[in-house]
Amino acid sequence: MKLKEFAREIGLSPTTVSRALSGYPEVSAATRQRVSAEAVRLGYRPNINAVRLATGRAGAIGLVMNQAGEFQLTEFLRGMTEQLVRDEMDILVTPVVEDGTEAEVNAYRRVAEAGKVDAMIILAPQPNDPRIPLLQGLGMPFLVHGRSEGSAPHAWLDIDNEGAIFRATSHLIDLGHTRIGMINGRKGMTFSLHRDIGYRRALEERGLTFDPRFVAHGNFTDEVGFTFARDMLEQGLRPTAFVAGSMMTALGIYRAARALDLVVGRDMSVIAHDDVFPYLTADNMVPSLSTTRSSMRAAGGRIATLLLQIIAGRPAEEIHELWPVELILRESTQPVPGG
Amino acid sequence: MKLKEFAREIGLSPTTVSRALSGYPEVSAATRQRVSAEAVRLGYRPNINAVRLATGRAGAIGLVMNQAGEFQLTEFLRGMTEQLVRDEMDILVTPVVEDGTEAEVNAYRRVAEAGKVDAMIILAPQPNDPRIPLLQGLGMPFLVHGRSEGSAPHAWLDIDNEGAIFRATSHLIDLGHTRIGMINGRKGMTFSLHRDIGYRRALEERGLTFDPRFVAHGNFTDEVGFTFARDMLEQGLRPTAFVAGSMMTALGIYRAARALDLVVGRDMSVIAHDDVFPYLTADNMVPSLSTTRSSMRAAGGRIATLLLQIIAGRPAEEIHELWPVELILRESTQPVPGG
DNA sequence: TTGAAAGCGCTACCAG
DNA sequence: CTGGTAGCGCTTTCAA
Repeated sequence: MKLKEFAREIGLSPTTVSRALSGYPEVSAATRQRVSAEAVRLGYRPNINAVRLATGRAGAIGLVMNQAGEFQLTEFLRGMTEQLVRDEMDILVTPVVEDGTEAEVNAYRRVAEAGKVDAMIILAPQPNDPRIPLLQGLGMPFLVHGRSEGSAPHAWLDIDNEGAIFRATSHLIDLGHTRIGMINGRKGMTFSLHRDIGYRRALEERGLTFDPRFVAHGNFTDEVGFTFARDMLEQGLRPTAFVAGSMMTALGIYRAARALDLVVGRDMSVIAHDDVFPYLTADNMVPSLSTTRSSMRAAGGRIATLLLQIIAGRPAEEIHELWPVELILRESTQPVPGG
Repeated sequence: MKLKEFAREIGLSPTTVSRALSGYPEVSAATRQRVSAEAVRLGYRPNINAVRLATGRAGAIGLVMNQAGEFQLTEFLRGMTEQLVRDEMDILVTPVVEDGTEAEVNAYRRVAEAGKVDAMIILAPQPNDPRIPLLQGLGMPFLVHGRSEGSAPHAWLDIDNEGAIFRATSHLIDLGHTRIGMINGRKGMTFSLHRDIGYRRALEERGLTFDPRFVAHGNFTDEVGFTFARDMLEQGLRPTAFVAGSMMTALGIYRAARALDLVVGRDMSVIAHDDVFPYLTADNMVPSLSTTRSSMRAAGGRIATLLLQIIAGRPAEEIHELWPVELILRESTQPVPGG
């Protein structure tokens, strides 16, 4: 059913119907009520593409999925969609086809230039991230999940990675640990940098020396956690504790411990960052895993809301949200053995 | 830049430009070449919403995300987007807001009626799945990932769950196991039913009696794996082997074994279904995990391709793909202790 | 408060 | 092989 048809059916003009359905103030409440009811009864729904053409709005937010296909994405998407569904906003997922920064930038460019979206979200930013000037140049609104030092002012939402890892590391030091392994995320990413800073600051404040052999970078996979943890644990003076970048990393570290007949929570401690998943919970691990915790789903939801505000005209430069991170102590962090 | 403007700029009619860019045969090769080159040079791109309105195509495939937000979704999406990006097809993700079958059906209805998509994909079907008559009634093309017994003919792509679990179970029986725990997916889902059938058929063919205490159903989470495995292992005559519905389930089972001081690969065996993830690999588990393996990413890609064909006019009823599942034996399946 | 009609930018029919 | 032009279904002036 089309607008014209529907309008004729209920004895009104297309204009009035359109206004009633879009909630314009100049339509009388009675008319609005009646139109809404009739629309439901007769099953009338505006054609979304016609609306979009007429209004010039795309009605969607763009999300570019990188090659890695990281496991946190489902939770993030879930949070976004929950917010966006009310506003008839879609989320449009595009892949980066080849690997590398350039391919990624091109993917953003394609989406932005095709006019398929009203705003985009930049994931996993780096300092001076090239996607920021790109979208600013194209006049495409966006929000950065994370931060990008050295870039022009822009909207961002980030969690306090530095603070979280600072507290996690300090906690381990409080327990007497002095050799603390750090298995961080991909090198170059802002969140990895911030976590490294938090880690080093904790060491420095307590007079511990930084040992580069105890720091590693890589994807958030159990393999990375396993390999680096094992390598570090096989060194002469091995770490007695680990800070892990993700739940998957922690899984790998637990595995490395078992492979070397070490017991987590007795022979060594582990604390990891947890984005909160329905299918893998820190509480259930054995021993239960101490974590720095922050919900990906919540972040996705809030980002969607902010993006809607930016589209509606809120100045993007004023949007900076830094979310605190919970520190949840469980069984996996214990005093250093014999300490 | 708009079509009219661009056409004037290069001295052609909008008609010819449109045809050249869409690859219509009646345009001379020379003209086509020139138009494409000029479009790049001048940065002309058709407005996607105008194209969609004019053609009546939505240019997107709909995917409804259920409440659970299952972890396999990222891989599936990745596979889909990789295929769709070439054809300028988007994928539109919508959430189910509340829980329950009805809410889910309503989500499908909303997407289909709004005309936002050219086709939809039905995930996690059940027998007589209500989404199938719904979409058929609305004339919305779709493809089922999985199968739905009792429904009218429709397009589907499934993996051979029954065969996979039959072989997995038979393998365990070959190793001498007679008490085999089965921690399956959510009750009522077709894939769970098929796996149950494969499991029971293997037992029957080898003259083993089916014991309902050894079978459990639940979400694909480590918690479900842990809880059910522990419960079964604490029974008097406990299972000596497990068939697990997912990698997360297997994680939970491994954990349950450790909690009870049992060693997987010695005191008990485990085999799980693996959808193949970059971040958690069966090879890396300790002991390495035997699996029935089938790539979610590949399935997503193939489904996208098939959906494109259906949209292009291929009769949906003829599309039935049953994918074989690999059986990969690793260290976690061993002869029954003392067998 | 309601309505008529001119677009929104493109495609595709009908001519040439 | 190329071009003129009438829609696609809605929104939004402008007028009443």
